[in-house]
Amino acid sequence: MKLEITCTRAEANLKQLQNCMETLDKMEGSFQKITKLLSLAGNDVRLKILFLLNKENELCPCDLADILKMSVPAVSQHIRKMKDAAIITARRDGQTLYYSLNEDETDILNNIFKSIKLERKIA
Amino acid sequence: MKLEITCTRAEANLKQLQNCMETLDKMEGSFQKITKLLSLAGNDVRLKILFLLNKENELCPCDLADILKMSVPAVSQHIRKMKDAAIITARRDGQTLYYSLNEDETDILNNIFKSIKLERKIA
DNA sequence: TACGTATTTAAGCAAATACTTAAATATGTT
DNA sequence: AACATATTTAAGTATTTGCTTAAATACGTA
Repeated sequence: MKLEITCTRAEANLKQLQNCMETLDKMEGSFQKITKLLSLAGNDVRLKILFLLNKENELCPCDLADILKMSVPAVSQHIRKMKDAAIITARRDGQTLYYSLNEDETDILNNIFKSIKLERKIA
Repeated sequence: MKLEITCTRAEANLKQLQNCMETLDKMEGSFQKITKLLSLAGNDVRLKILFLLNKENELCPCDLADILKMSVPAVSQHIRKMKDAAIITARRDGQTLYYSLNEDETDILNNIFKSIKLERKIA
């Protein structure tokens, strides 16, 4: 790995920079995965959907549209992104699709939910 | 709070929907704050910057540009967003600005960093 | 089969994002 | 003061995002 240094100040620590680059390089995969999750959760509508699914266990797009006061297609398109990222999964009952959180993905999310509730208490 | 129901299926639980709406309403402030944090962290470059600041304690824009192989203005603009959101703060030493994580904001972030490292171990 | 409901998908568009390059600030050195 | 370095800011642009409306699927029922 070749360092292209633009920082010429005396204190610049090349070893440190090199070490950081190597660390990031090794962790590239983890960053991609976590960035994806956070970028999905980092949207007001989607964070609320995730929070609601955690709270109610499962909900259909129609319910979510009512609760969030949004159009069904708008909700559906948010759902699609999270389904594509395997954060949520669907169960069909007749015409209705019930969505719920994918258990594999709830570690970070649970911490986020905790923080939301904690924030509420503080505020 | 008036319910506008689009969901007409028999199983729809009005009490449940109403309850969800009220909960979201009460927590609006918390959602805004957490969404802001997550939307900032939900970007590959910014998540890496946050991770590096956590790892190295403080770094200057120039170092970050070298490590991330990006232009200095590009890094600076990411920094600005996080500074505006009070996630990071600056300390000046001569011409150099050293940025570090704002301690008030590290709860969720620390969990995220933990998850990144955990992900690395699993992968 | 025809119709109604639940949901998704597609097309179009306005707003937000993230970069680039160039110019402006701030600080330090000669 | 003149110049160099570190950083920010501004302007321009291509891409992405998140909605809207309309059309397509999927399932259930008369």
